[in-house]
Amino acid sequence: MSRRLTPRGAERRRALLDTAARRFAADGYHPTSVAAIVDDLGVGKGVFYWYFDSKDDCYRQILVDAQRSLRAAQRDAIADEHDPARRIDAGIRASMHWLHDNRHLFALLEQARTDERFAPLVRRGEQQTVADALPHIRAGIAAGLLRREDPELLAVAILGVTDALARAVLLEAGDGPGSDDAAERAAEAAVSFCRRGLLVVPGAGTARDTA
Amino acid sequence: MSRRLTPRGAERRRALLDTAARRFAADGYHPTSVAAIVDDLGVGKGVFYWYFDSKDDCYRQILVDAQRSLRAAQRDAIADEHDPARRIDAGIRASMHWLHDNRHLFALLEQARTDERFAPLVRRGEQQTVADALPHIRAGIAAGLLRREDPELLAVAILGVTDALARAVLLEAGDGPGSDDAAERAAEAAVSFCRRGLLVVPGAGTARDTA
Amino acid sequence: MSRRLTPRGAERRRALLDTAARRFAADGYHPTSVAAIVDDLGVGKGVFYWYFDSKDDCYRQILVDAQRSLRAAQRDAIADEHDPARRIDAGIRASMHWLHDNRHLFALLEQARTDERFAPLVRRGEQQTVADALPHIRAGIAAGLLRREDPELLAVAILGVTDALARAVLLEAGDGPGSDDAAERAAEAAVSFCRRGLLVVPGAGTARDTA
Amino acid sequence: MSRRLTPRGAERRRALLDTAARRFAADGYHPTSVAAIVDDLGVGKGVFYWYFDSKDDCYRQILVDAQRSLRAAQRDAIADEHDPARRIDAGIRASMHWLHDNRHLFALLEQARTDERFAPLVRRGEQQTVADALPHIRAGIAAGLLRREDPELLAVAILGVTDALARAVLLEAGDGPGSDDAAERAAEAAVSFCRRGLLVVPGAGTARDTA
DNA sequence: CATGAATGAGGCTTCATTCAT
DNA sequence: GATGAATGAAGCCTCATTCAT
Repeated sequence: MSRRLTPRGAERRRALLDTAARRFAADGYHPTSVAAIVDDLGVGKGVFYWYFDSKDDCYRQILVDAQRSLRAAQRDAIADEHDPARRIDAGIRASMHWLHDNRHLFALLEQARTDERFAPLVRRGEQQTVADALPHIRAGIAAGLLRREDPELLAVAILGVTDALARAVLLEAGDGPGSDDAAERAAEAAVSFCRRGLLVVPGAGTARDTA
Repeated sequence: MSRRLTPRGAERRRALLDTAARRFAADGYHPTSVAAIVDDLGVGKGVFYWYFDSKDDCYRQILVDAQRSLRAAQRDAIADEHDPARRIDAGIRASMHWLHDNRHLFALLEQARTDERFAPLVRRGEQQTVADALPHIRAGIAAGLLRREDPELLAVAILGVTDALARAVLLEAGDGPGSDDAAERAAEAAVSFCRRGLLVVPGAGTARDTA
Repeated sequence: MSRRLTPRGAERRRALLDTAARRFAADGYHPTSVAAIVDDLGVGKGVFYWYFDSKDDCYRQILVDAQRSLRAAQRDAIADEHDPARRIDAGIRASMHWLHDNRHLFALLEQARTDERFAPLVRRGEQQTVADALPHIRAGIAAGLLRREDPELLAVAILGVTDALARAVLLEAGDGPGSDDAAERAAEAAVSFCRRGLLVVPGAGTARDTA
Repeated sequence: MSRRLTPRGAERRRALLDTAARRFAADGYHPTSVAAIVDDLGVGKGVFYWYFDSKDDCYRQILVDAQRSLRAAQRDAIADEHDPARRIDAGIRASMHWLHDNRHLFALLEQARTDERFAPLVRRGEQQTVADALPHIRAGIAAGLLRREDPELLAVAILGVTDALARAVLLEAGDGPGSDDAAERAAEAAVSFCRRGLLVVPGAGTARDTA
């Protein structure tokens, strides 16, 4: 598409993307009909196809926008940190808060990752995130702060911890009050686990942190 | 259903489940038509509805069977270990190998978890796994081997690391030769990360492990 | 498609082709909806797609069948003639009668020829007819019976006369009684025009014909 | 419509008719969307509906204009001829050249003739052409120059030959260089066939012509 | 037990036409 | 005069499910 849009048009498009994202997140790609989306918005069916080439196209736009937004949040979060380990901590916390604030997009991304059709797109975004983290991990290793392991696998593991805790705490717990606290708890658990793992290290005490 | 089946019938049912599982894993629930499944097997459509109440029912059977199988593999793996930390290691390694040997079921589970319809079923299985791990984690903490954190969150984090590395190494890498090695590497990375996390712990040297 | 069909299935398919052909001929390809075709036959919409891949596929089958039938009629008609000129006459007469007996298919072919989508298919059939006629025209020229002109252009001209008269007499006149006579008259006019053209040939008298 | 148009408006209208005619000719009536036409011209959709009542109306205007133009070409061509047979020759040649110069309109007319919706309009034009030719044919017969046959059928046959050869040579051959020659050859073949038909007339030699 | 034919609701998409700006 | 956004009917096609044979 990439039609030239008037301000009113741009607003319409945004509203469509948002409505669609929520529906897709709640019901999945296939069970969400274009009719349902436009009905939610109270507009005619043609509107949808004025702004998007297809249902598939709309879904992809949402994914791309979501990933751009998440990455921006991560970038902003680590801008002020210079210590490699703290940068990673900040990235984890920022991710967790973004996932909390945009729970429906989180669900959407998880969903899209398991769909052959959209997996490449999501994968691209994740590889980007991994790539963003690599320099800091490498720097940490070089500085003797982080364990000498395959940096790529470390990055993947960090993402895995973050996602799993986000899923457990944010998606499966519902949206009741106190969910902000939950996000905070999930962030701290992720940071803690990623830093020190499971084991008590003899001689290391329980010093809050060393980085 | 749970019809009484002749031996030949039981075989048919198994073949259907297997064919369906592969199709579902490859294409997703909605894009896989019942027609495609029975065509793959070269039988009529009636057969499918003889053994299953519906497409939905078939999908659920696959999920339940897969989870039962994974859990059995985990149980077998830790049967011989008595040290809590080693039990966890063994569970991680067993999971990784099962996920490798049953890649299509792994994909299927990941997929089902993001589908509102089947998520409760998958969640039930995961909570079971978490519950299975809890006593060992609690024992480890009590014995002063594991860090004193919320055991449930620790369990979730372990699963997250395992899944993320499995996904990165098993699903996204393709099935070429040497994928066994890949599984092995993924298992070791998961174990290592879960034990010690990212940080170099001063005073702990690089001792292989302490557990 | 080319599905294996039971006798009942084959009959269904034939009924669909016939119903569709009449609708297509009357209303054109685009204005004829699949819904209209199946409604005419009183069956469900799915039936259509059980027998055909698409509306387009169905249309093509009709065209191919029609052309096969017309060509067979032409072949049968000239089988008994050995004189080249008489063979051409017989072909013209047979064509005219087929076009009369299958007026709806005639209309369909004329229509398809003007549709970029189907023109190649129709063209192929016409070129076949031209190719069928060429040997007889060449033989006639070699025997000194026919004028020495480009045989291909002669064949095209013959088809043109036949079609134009068929259209004028068969399609545009309606189907009232006496339309058999009309076909006969059209056939004679076509034969006569193709043999001798417009001009009175001095010295040739008005001898009925010479071939 | 028949709105009073400013000069600029008249130009716009002409441009629309021309763009539309080419699109309609290339793709057919139904597959050509109003959107495609106005996009080709780089104007908004409103423009189209300012100049035409509907897509149908636009198509008809094109047909009427085309037929008016063809008829004018024929009229001009025979204005200088007084011999009936030569008049017919001239008409055939003029038609062939017009069809060549306006190939897209030729295709359009052929197409419209097979569409129930527009056939009456096209038929009206053809009957006009037949009517135009009739007096000359009658005069030729009366003068003993043309064979004594139903003049109307003769006229139809002449049109049929012209159209068939035009189609074979102009439309199906593509627009490469040398297509002017092709038109010339087609015209000569049509004239020749219409004059003398297929048969060698004994005693008539191969005299270039007799009319 | 098995098959293949049938059903019909429902999904995605197109498009002629209208109209506020 | 012109534009682009909007409408909604209508079209093609898919597919889970049923059932006569």
